[in-house]
Amino acid sequence: MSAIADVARLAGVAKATASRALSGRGYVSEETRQKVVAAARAIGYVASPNAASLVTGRTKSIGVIIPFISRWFFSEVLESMEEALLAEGYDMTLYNLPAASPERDSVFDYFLARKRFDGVISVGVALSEGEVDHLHRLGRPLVGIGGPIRGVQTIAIDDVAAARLATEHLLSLGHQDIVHVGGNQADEMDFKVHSNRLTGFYAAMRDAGRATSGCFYPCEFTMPGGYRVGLSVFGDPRSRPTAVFAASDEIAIGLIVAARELGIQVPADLSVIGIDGHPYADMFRLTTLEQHPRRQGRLAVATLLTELDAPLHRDESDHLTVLPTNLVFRSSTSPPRNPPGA
Amino acid sequence: MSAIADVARLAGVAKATASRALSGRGYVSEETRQKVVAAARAIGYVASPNAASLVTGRTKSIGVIIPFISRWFFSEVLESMEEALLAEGYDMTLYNLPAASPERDSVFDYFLARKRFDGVISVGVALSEGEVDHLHRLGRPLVGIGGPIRGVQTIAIDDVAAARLATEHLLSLGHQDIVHVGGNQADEMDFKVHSNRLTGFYAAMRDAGRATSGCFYPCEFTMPGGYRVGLSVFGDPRSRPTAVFAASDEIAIGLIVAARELGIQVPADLSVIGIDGHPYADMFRLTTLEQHPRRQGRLAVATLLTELDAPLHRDESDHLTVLPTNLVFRSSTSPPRNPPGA
DNA sequence: CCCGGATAGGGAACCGGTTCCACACCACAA
DNA sequence: TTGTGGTGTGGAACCGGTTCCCTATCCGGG
Repeated sequence: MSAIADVARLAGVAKATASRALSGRGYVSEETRQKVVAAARAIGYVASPNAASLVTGRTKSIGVIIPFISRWFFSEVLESMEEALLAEGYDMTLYNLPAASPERDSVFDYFLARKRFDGVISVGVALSEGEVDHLHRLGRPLVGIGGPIRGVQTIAIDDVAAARLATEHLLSLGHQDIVHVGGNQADEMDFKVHSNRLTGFYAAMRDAGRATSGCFYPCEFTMPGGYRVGLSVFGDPRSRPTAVFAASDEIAIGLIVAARELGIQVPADLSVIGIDGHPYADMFRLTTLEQHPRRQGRLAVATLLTELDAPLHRDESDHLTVLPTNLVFRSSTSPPRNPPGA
Repeated sequence: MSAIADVARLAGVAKATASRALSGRGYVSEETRQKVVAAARAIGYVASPNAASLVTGRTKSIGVIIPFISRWFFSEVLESMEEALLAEGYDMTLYNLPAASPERDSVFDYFLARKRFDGVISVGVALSEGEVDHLHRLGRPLVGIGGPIRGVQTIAIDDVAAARLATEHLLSLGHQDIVHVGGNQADEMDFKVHSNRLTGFYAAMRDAGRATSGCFYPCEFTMPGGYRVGLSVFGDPRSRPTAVFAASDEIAIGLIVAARELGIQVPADLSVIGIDGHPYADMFRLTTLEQHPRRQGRLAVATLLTELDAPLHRDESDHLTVLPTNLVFRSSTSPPRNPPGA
């Protein structure tokens, strides 16, 4: 294990000069630089990031806290963030924090404690006041996805607006009997996506003068979750709606699978719209609002790195960037079979 | 930012004593220990892992290289490894290395270079000889999932045997016309899973005295991939097999969805078996061989940590642990509608 | 009573870099 | 000729811990 002192000795210069030559900071003559670089290569020298960050305070590493790894949105965000960070020379240390994790405190107390990371990105975790304080005390840039978090730059889509748009799409097709199948806001406290999408649904319904009682079915946020709800809700022909707004594409696909099994034609008998832009949406011909998680991940990284270069003042840091969603119209939605007044 | 010197001063002891008191190493009287702990708490002292690892050589951090984050098997492995590592006080830094990544070299040259990690886990990445050497030169424990890797302890299932078992299940049900839909070994070089499963399939067929020509359909390793292959293969009634062994559950489910759309009854007209134990398998009533990725992840972590405590000799380190798979018999497989000789 | 070993704690070196500061040199302007 | 400022380099301090080594006390056994 060779150290920079070995490089310096071999090159016939002082440690300080070797350091400057290799890092590119400070004055070094071209001739000396080349000697040092050659010496470093000769003995296979690689700088110890630990030693460097001990004095510079920079670790070139960022911490990510996230409630799920294996769910679509989160894994996409993760993949895009890792890629963006790597390209900038940062690496990513991952903390998976489900809502009720026994390790949760230790992550905040120990792992995110001190000098480990140049910055932290929080993806869709609902942080307690104490946890937010804890992160702020690190004095490091902090960026959120799915916010807002107090005093933190956040990237998000407008869940209320997206849900409203999805609902309005169904309304504009002439549907009278619309229900929403979405997350149960009690469990899985990943922010307010669940309640926001429900809010958007109710708002659109109310604006259209529709009653909303009995129009919401809580559901696990997965394809099997949607499937189970679909079987039970569509099972009884009398209670069957003509259109469903699902809070996620996976739920929507579960609903479609259930409908098909029950012999219900989509979209003729039942329109289904989701939110996400899941890669499976196309094969189920699902109309959906795409939310581009990779774009969110990349923007989060860019925001964090920008703030690293030029720290913001306390008051400018509380900023929410809303990314657009876009409607992809496939054939899981259509006007109802018997339009009103026909 | 308080340092251990501040703690020592406040407690009225030397740095060395404070260090011993807080780390629990060496002799410290109970009384002194309490004083130091109290002082540390009073000023909110948290040790700098950087400084510690600079001298101990331990970073309490392990690196993971993985070709996908968002695919089921890999995200499950990741989630289980993160959990196991966190419980042992380690954190996990993630490098996503698709087969042809422009960053690939930089990960090996720079990020995995020196003193960053106490160990490395490689999940399903096919490493070049040079890369394996590179990792070995780190002189740190290295564990693989999906191996084998030269000179590395590896956790894996027996893909050949699993494929054989799946195929034999179909054979034992009396199917005459069996095909395999699996990964294209040319692309996505994540090891030999693709070719191993194909090998197992061919072996079982051969042992049963079956012809195998034209029995393999290459397929993207995803649900839409299976769906597309299903539409094209099942589309023509004359070429339609009575049973399919899919190399993954996602492919299998894609096939089932395609079959349903084409009006083909599963399992009456078509039996489908997969490999994985995917959470969606149940809702599609898919018969499958479960491979328990979380168990693989946990075992990889346990193996790595064991090796960290007691480094192995060069020759004992080349060990492959084969984890069992188990058949879960659901209703996507049954005897063919017209058994031979009926 | 003396000695060896366990317990307790202080001083200082050390891990491997970066950076501050001092100094030397040189060119060019005043 | 004497500043003045840009270059180039070395020495040494420093980041924040851990650990080696040394000294001191106490206790039990020979």
